[in-house]
Amino acid sequence: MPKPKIHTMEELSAAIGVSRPTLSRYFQDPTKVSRSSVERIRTGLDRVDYTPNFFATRMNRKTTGMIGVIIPYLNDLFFTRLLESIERAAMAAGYTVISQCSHSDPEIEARAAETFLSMNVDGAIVAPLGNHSDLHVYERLNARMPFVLFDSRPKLLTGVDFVGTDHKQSTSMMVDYLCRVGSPPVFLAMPRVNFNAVERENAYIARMIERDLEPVVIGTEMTAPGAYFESHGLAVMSDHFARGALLDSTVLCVNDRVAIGALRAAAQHGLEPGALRRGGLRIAGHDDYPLCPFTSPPLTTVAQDVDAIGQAAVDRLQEKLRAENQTGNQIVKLMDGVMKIRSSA
Amino acid sequence: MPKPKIHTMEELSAAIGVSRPTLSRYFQDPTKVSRSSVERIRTGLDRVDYTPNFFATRMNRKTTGMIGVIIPYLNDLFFTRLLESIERAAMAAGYTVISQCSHSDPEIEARAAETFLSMNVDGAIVAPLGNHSDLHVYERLNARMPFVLFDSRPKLLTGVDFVGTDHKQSTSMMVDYLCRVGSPPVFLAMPRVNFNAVERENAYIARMIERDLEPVVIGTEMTAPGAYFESHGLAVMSDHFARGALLDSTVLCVNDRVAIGALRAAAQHGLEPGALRRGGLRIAGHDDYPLCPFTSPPLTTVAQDVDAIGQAAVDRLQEKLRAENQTGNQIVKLMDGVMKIRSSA
DNA sequence: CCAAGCCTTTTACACGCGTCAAGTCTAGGC
DNA sequence: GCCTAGACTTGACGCGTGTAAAAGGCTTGG
Repeated sequence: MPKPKIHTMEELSAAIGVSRPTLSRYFQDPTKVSRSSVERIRTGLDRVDYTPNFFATRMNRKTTGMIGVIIPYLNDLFFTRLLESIERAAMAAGYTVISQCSHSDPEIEARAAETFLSMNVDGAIVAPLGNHSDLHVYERLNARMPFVLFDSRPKLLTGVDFVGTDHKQSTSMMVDYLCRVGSPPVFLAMPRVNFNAVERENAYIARMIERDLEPVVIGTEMTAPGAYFESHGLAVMSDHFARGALLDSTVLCVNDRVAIGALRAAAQHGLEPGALRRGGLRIAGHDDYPLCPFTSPPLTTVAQDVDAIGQAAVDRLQEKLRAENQTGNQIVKLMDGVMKIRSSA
Repeated sequence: MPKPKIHTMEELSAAIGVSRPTLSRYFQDPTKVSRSSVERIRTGLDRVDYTPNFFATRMNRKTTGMIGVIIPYLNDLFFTRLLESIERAAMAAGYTVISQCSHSDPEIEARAAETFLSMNVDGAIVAPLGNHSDLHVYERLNARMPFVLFDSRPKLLTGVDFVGTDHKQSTSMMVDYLCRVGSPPVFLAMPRVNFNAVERENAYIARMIERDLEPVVIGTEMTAPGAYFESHGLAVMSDHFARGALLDSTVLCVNDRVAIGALRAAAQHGLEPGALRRGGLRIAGHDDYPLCPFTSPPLTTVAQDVDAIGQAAVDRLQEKLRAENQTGNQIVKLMDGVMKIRSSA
């Protein structure tokens, strides 16, 4: 009952009576082979068990049809959403995506990059680790293949394409909203190892100054080695609440995960963010983490356009693939955030 | 300044004056080459930019050093934690892992399996999709290479190795705990498309009967097409609470994501699960989703031993790789769950 | 100085398929 | 019936590396 296994195209050609080069052309593009041959090959393939060798097929082609993606964490729904959107866009464009996670480790990130190089992927899309990233790795990839950074970008890196969110816009929008509806926000930040976190912090400060308000930033110190974002938010806010500080303030968190920790701290201290319409404690986040609608209270935040970012990254890669030799200028594409007003602020 | 690029081993051997076969052996295992040659190759490699071709190196080896992993969702922290633990275990064992996500689509899952076959991966570890999975895909992989299912297993599939949690144990333990500390639990289930969900539901029913209690299962009907787990939990419990039902009951949820939805429903109705020590509404979950400590109130749940599962899956794969020809018996490895008592129940 | 032994190099073939050039076959038009 | 174009086949080479066999160089011991 099991179909006979065939290992090489040579055997296949003997088995179904079509020449090997014709088979080769068929597998690459069936339309390049005559109708009658297509039929014969189709029915032949139904009768046997053959899978073209992945390595042999890619070795001699100029294009491998693969793109490599690196994300820094796997335990963060925001990055997995980004990865998902990239995978969808790439799949739709006919690519095979090889995804790797750097697990917060520059060495693993570098290894993943080397893997991409040795596999001759057609292009790479990577989200940097943060301050610990080895910029040399990005430069190396950028020099060798179409390359796009997404999500965040190292300050010191120049000439590399980038797709992400306009944090100046998104953060300003949130600051404006919070000021309009209540007291000016304090900014609950993070240790400055994350580029986006710094960008948002700076955007907050700039916007506050523009509005003639005094920016207040808390939580930049490390609360615990390797602490999750949530525990950082929880630790910082618990600390303040316990001292009777910020009890009726507006807290803009650097991201939703930190905000979830802040919400927990509030609940622990019997506070209900957003309960009073225009006063009392309010907490807001950034990113629109998938769980935001289900927190207590649901978290007001600003959504990043994840799908647009993924699509744009893949689009840009294809653009560079087609242009190949032309030294196109660096392109930086920033998407606008969108307010998601729920009840926490 | 940039090092000269070298594309083939041939060029490399000419550039540093060592024969190509010696280089080949060096890259596979430096100890198989004499001290002096190692030195020469090392210093030579420092002066040039060479990366062995991934495809060419794998084509002729009996073993590719790669293992394939498939998970059904990327937007679920539980699966990403499992993937992470598998990646760590595999990396430690010297493998390159190729991970694919089936995005809830049997076709994508099948395509990923074909990719693994064409890449001659040394083994595959996959978490099934659920009722929609094409069992034929698993049988095909199982026949061709060391293969292990993890997380959940199709009822109808036999003879395939499995590593996961003992849901009978974990669910019974939770039922016992809930009964000991308060009223017997109702079970908030899911549409029966997920094997683990069904296993837990059955384990709940069995345990309740063993205790001479009447099992009550709710939420098996689909609440909305493609609804997230959280919205399912929210919809089902909101519905009950709005009717004044289950207001002071104990609710054991099929998993934490559903429980998070249930918590939200409770909050919407002004209910505070676990507030009364031995009475009133209580909500518990399953899995120990990473956010459980940060929900309001923190969710009582039973943790799966994610690290042990990942390690066991990789171990089993290596075992089968070594045994190769021996037709080892099927192995099913079930890990115990661990109670995580927080304040929601 | 010669023989034994390890390490290396040389030489050769293999892997599975892409690709090209030249030859063969078929169908269509005259 | 012949001619031409198109589709196919045959044959050959190449990709970058693994791998095995044979031959060469070096050290070591006598």
